[in-house]
Amino acid sequence: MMQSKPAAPARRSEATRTAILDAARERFAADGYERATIRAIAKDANIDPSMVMRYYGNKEGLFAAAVAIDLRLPDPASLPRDEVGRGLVTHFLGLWEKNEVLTALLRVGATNEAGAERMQGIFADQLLPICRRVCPDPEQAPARAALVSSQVLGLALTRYVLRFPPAVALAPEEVVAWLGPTVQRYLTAPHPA
Amino acid sequence: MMQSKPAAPARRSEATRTAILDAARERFAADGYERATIRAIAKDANIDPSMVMRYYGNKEGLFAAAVAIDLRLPDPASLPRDEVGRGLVTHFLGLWEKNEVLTALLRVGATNEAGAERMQGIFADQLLPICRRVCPDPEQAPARAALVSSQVLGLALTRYVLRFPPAVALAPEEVVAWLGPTVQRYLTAPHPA
DNA sequence: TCCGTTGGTCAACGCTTGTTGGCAACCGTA
DNA sequence: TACGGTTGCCAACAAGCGTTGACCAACGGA
Repeated sequence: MMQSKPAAPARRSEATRTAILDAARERFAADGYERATIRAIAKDANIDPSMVMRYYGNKEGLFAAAVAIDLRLPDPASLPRDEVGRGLVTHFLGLWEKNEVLTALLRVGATNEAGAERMQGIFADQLLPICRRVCPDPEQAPARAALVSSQVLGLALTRYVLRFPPAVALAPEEVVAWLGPTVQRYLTAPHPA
Repeated sequence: MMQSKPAAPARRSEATRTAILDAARERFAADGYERATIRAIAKDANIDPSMVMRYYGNKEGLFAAAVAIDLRLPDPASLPRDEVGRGLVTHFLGLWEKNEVLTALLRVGATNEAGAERMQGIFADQLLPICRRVCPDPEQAPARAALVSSQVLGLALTRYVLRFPPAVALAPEEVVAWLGPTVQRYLTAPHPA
């Protein structure tokens, strides 16, 4: 018999499935795609490697399931127009500190084509619309969204992936104070050409 | 007999050695550390994998030799103080477009501890001194250098590694026009706290 | 001409990887 | 109690990896 809701049979194995996903996120974030082996992930989750295959098909499927994420970016209309930059930086910083999904995504995106496309999709689907509503000229929205990404992802890269000591040492408020105006300028300042 | 100059015996194998390094840079830049296999690099260079081992010891040695680089950053004293930002961005953009060494370094640094440390060293040794000479308060130099790195590496990440289409589409002059003032502010603007 | 050094190939090693199929234990239901 | 589906472990596979050592060909000074 078919369920009305397609994806919630409330299986007995739910605990194992989420244990696998948690371990996978941790390993992908720490090691990247290739070095995060299914065997290591399975050991972290205290199950047999073959279980990973049964529940997620193959390694790519596991990765896709582990990094499914909704950025939940704030509605720009809910902020004064000259505070959108600071608001976005604050929100991103919170996302990055909360869990390891974005670190995993960034680390894998740097070496794995599928990971890069996933990252591309997330920013195109979730950041670009915000830029469209906030930028002076909608035609410039993609370029401005790319600039915002470059600064936000650049900070994440130096702070959470490469771990440059002075980037790690920055207090969150400092990050917001420095990057907020930058992002604000990329969003709303007139084109500098 | 010892040579007076320790590192230039002008060997007959010089052509092979540089062919290996060129192939290695290309593969590391395209695939990252793990997927850039010695076998693939050797095939690109039209030699046997064992030659790579003989000339560079092991894979780590090959990587170290392939990404040895001097950024040759311009002397900040040679520019008007309010043009240092634009000057640095222009220089970095040139470095990145010229060859694949920095792309290789960035891609590997994202998944490989040794690569990350190498990158850390390069920026600490080559960018930090510049900041020290240009920042208002030398004590803030590390933090400001980290901010500059975050923006410069962030652009490289989105443009050359993740290849976000709008980041790839930006003309070099546009990149300088947008990022120059940002870097300038990170270097010389008063602390925003 | 001989012979040591150098440049290069070949075949194999031990190991790890993703992935598969078989089999035992458990569960809820009839 | 019997049974079909779920959950899990185990052993193994083929392929690919970094790395090694034996071996051959060409060079160059004596």
